[in-house]
Amino acid sequence: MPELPEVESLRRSLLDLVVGRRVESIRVRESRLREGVDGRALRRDLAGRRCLGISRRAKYLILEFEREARLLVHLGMSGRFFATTEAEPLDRHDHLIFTLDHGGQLRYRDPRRFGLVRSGSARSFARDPRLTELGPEPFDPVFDGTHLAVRARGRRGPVKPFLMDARVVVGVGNIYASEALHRAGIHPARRVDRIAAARWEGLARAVREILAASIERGGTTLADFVDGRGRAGEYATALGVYGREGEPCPVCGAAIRRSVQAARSTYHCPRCQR
DNA sequence: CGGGCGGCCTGGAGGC
DNA sequence: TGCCTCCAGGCCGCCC
Repeated sequence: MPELPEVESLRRSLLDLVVGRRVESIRVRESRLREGVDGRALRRDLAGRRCLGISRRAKYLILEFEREARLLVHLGMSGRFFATTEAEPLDRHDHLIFTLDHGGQLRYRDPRRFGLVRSGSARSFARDPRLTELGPEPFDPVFDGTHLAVRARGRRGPVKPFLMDARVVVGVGNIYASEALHRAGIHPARRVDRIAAARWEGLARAVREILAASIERGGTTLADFVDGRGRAGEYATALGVYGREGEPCPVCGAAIRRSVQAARSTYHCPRCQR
């Protein structure tokens, strides 16, 4: 579900709700996520500590606590991480409940359990390959056309999976890969070794513009995504091609096509993207 | 090493 | 109403 714009929207929405609050207790109702949740470690690392800030790396949310404690949260496909109160009835997929001071709660809800929640120290996170073996953030100045061209060297596969490779650039998932390629006018199946050098800059710019536009609208909600206040994102109505098979391209009017690449749905305009 | 694919899970949608 | 199949925004590991 969540790509960079959704996680960033979640991060921003949680700032007012969580920063400055103290974790009083942690309840693990279901530990079987993508990897097992270690409730004892969560309590050891976080109980009694105040949240000082929230950052994001790729599609990971990182809550920062007193004494260099960290909480890593990944939403997988169907995860939600939201603030509420104990008055809110428990959902069967409310797997983790963080009770905050003043009686509030943070809940992690995830029907498909593809997500990840774990705690650790800032030091351990600095050594975690999940966080260190990642390409640049799309809004980092090092992410530009030259970066894409360099990373494409020696590769021959189609550009869409290339764009979704977190070692190339982080945060671009299945929706925004289709959207960025549409904006850049590049066919998703085009091999990276057949993309003219001059076009990489436009693709880097398209990635940044698409992601920024989505963040501005609070991300894309197709089914599950909500922010920390339970609010859906509004970018779905602005999507140009994703999920719009047969509909007219917003640029030229040609019928949008759906195909399958690396077992994922891909959408493109046959006229704008060659 | 790159890239394709299945698997991890549940639930919603659509066909019959 | 029910049963079946297909599909889903991520990621990992296996395979060639």
